[in-house]
Amino acid sequence: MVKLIKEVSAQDKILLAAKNVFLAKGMAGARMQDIADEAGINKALLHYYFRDKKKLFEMIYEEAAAQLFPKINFIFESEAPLFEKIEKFVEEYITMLLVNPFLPLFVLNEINQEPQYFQKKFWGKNKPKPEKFLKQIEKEVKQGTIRPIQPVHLLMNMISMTIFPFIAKPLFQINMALNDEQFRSAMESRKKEIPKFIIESIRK
Amino acid sequence: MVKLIKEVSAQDKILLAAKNVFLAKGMAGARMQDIADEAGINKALLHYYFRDKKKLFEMIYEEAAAQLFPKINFIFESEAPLFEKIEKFVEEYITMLLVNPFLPLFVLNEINQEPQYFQKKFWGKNKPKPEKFLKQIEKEVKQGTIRPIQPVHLLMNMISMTIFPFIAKPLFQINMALNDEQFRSAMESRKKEIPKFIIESIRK
DNA sequence: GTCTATAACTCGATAGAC
DNA sequence: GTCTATCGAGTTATAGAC
Repeated sequence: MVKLIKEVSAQDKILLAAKNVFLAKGMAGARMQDIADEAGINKALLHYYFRDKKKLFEMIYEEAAAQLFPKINFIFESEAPLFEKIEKFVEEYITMLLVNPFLPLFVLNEINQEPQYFQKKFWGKNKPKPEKFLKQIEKEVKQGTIRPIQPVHLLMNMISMTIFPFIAKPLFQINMALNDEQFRSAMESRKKEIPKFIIESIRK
Repeated sequence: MVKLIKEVSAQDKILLAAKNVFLAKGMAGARMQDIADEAGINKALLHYYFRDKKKLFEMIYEEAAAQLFPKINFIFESEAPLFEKIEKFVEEYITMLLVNPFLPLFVLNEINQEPQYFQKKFWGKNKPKPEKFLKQIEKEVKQGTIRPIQPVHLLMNMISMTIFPFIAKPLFQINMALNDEQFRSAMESRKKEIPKFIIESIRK
């Protein structure tokens, strides 16, 4: 029989299922049975494609980290003016987090579990180098374009305001009585609100 | 023999050990054996004092949540002027987080695992009510004391900038090459930097 | 490649001596 | 109250049929 609709390979089904389960429950909380169920196959097949749980987990972990960090790098490396970089960073990050809301908590958790593993694995040639971005801030301060501020704090503030609401999503939702759509809409408006908040604070 | 130095009860040793292990590894990742080792006793004794793992975990979870939230409530309920509240919130929170750096990631993780449990357990009579604080912001906007800003964003920004760096501690440390002392010192200076950053942004 | 059955092991929990 | 020994449920991982 000719397949008109391309079928998803077992391997891809597993990877997708593993992503869902690991992101929701973490390495320790996830069960191979959960992943098999989610993928609609049996446990044995998981081991056929990926030798053991650790290996499967690492595929997902690396994919997640790869999704989270290169965008930062791009901002760090670009030659754009400061305010433009800030706007772009916040905009792109929130767009991505709206699609992958569990990514930050998952990755930060696993970094906290094994900082050395993370450092070895992801801090090779592709490591984000914030120096350039920090120097740019320093330069603007010296030129008097923005008020005096320690570059590190500005960077932390920008990243914190962008990512944290997704980590604390259920807390904010319960606390402020927001349903999913209201939360999504609030994050959407933060794409403009955060850069504005920052720029109002630092520009002269 | 008269005990001149008061000995720590087994129960207290267990609670302290359980706190360390659960905060570091979460409910799913923690092992009763780890807790027993950390406390310097054996597993059986854990079950003697606390029937099962879940019960022991809940003691720690409740203690952690109780440490994290009442401070927020205090700020929400107080009658102080807006800027003063912001300064106080940031200052007190960072002081507490420097002593308990793992608290936020632990609590946010478990909230994400079981939002309903959290809601039932901690959203009873003592639930933080941000309405008053949000109304206060709204009022200041109307009076023209601060620039127009949606109260929810201001609240999210303040909380995010205060808490997130502790959640992302290893990430920031690796990325910016900060040792523990340098990180502590950076957080210490954020007690002033964050309120300044906010106030510069919103005051007219 | 995919499945069923089961081995091998981890871990929470209990029994029972002291 | 505290310990050693062990049970039994739940999980990862493998064997082997198809």
